[in-house]
Amino acid sequence: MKQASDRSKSQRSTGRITLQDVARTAGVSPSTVSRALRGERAVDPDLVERVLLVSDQLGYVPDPAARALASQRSDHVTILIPLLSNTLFVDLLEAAQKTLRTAGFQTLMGVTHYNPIEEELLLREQLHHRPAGLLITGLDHSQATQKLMERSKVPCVHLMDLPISDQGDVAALNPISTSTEAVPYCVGFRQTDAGEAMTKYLLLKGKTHIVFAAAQLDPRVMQRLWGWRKALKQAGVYNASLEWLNPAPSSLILGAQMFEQIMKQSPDVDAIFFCNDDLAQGALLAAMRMGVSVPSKVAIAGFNDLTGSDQMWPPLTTVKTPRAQVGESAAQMLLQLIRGETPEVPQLDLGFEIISRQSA
Amino acid sequence: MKQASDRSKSQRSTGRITLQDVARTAGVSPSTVSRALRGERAVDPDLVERVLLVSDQLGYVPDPAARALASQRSDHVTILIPLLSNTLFVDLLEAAQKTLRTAGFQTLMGVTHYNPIEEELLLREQLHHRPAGLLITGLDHSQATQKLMERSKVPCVHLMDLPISDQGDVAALNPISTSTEAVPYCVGFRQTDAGEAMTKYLLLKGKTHIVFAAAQLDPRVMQRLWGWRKALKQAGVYNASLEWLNPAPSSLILGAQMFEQIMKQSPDVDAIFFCNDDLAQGALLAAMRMGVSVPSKVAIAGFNDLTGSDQMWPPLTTVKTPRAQVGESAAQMLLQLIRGETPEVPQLDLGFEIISRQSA
DNA sequence: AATAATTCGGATAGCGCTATCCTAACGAAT
DNA sequence: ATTCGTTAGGATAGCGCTATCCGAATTATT
Repeated sequence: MKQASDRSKSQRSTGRITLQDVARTAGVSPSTVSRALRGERAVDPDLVERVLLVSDQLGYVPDPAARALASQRSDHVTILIPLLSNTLFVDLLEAAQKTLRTAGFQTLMGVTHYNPIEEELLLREQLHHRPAGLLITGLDHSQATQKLMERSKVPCVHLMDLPISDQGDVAALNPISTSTEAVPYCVGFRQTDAGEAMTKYLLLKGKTHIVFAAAQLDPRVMQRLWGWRKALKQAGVYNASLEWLNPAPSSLILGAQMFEQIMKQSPDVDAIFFCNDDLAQGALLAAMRMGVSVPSKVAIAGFNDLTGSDQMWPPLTTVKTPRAQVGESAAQMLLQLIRGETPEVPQLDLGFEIISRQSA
Repeated sequence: MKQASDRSKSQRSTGRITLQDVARTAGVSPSTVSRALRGERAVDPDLVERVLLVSDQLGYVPDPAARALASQRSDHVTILIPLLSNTLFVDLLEAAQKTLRTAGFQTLMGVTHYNPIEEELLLREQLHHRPAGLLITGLDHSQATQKLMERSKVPCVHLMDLPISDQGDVAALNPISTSTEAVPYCVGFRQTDAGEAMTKYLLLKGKTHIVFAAAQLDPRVMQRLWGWRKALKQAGVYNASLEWLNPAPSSLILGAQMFEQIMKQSPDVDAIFFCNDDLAQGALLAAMRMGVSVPSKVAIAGFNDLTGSDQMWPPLTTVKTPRAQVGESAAQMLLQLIRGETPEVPQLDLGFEIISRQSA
């Protein structure tokens, strides 16, 4: 009799070991187990220890679904990146995921393909899952996307970009309208400054006909373009025909093609600054095939310091960007926001570094 | 009065629009809404339409957590891959994710770093979330991992590998003990055959001193090694000193280093078959720096046909592997298993292709 | 000493959905 | 006409947890 009723009470239809089971065998209430396991409120240390011991013995594992339903929040963090074919974003993803996993969060990845519609769709889908937080690439989002983010109240950190700081010449060049609402949290570096710095480096090397060759033309690429323009104008050698902008996705092949075209149409060019290393690598390989000597005939510079850039011949001069650190720091900042804390630095600038190699 | 009671009934503390709300305004029971929305059982088409209309008007979105709790299954699929730094796995991931998303599933990624302990840990973590399915790279897993998979009863498809087919010489060489239990579901190609095919291709080109240069040494690399051995032995030119095996992770730099060492220690080698394209690419770049002419002095072949292999100079001869198709087909097979169907081909061989370029 | 304030454990009502059981209605079969 | 099976909708009990409210015990305050 007694046994039967005991069994019926302890035996869930699913056979899962529940918090109730732990509570019963530990001789405490479910509330206490819940609190002990989560470190919530104050619980007698002895009780905590007992609960921990029992739940370990029983092999208890909290059910995320039940927890999410009861608490109205999940242990999911969504990360939205443009592409998986650019190792830049893979590095970002991996670093963020590692940090988040350590903190007990699940990372859900969405790939937007630089498409605002896809971005909005992915965000909408993800918000239905009530993510605990959101990591999103860039500061440029459609009105609808921004509204979704704001209304959802989900903590959000933007990656790889920072709001324009000075309202001067650069802002005038900037057609992007960042949210006029609250200052967004973001971790990245000043793309414009990086573009400017590399251009100045090339100018310092005595180059005067410096092409800016870009693909994809996403907002961060455009910022590098403005930096390049700024440096050239300052040096008095700006010329609109030096801009080679191609909206196609960045790739080795495209870099090779662009290099060929540039050399054909503008033989007097003495340096090419590619907006991404894969383009620059493609150009280096094309130069080799074509017998164009780098850097004596034309210098080549890239951006991001991707895998292989140091292995090229000649090794590629480029801008090293802190993508892994961006992923980690952004995740860390997001964790703070999730915990309800306020990050001391809402806009974290991790800087960049000019890597001087033989190609320029 | 009536209003007040109505409001209290319709107003959940969370403010969320629930299935109940839809049921009430559509004038049907919650059961009917649930069934109509999921296409479960037979429901009057008119009612289905009404429910769909109402839920659309109210902007109803099912709560995944509640659904998971009630139904004891989630819309998560876990995919476990060794690395994110090898584009091979990124391609796999992207293809699988795309297919799964289309079917309404969330993809959760885990990176094992080729570490059985990490793999087991990740699997354990993921199983707590009651995933609807599991995609896992390779057929080689620790005892504990296999037990976990079996006991969890979660549908599982293995990627990039197939069980050894013939019990002859290859099986004798094979130290891996694949599960003796039920035949696993898997999508991939015969790594051994691919290794053999490329070796035979090199033999056909008149090469006699063919090195097999490998890194990482994961099970699939080892299978390629067996294929290479088989071909060389058959041709009577096998020599253990032609095996260059390095357990370090595969990379461009390592490929360059291995190439230098091989050329220094064995100047009579006339071909090198690298187990992965990144090694081969690194070797090509090293050859260029060293002034070693490829393929006249030494032929170079790779594996996987990764990005850039066609852009190298000389372009890299390699084995093209159907990784995107593997990802997609595996996801499709998993979806079948999740639906309770039985795939007609439990082991799907998607083949491979020798890509003949100038490097060999 | 009496009262107020605080601390910490327990009881319990949901969170939003699905699965199960039940019932009414209808047609087919005897 | 009676019985039986079948179909399609409704009622409701959980799924496993957290949040909230309560109350007893302890400590602080006057």
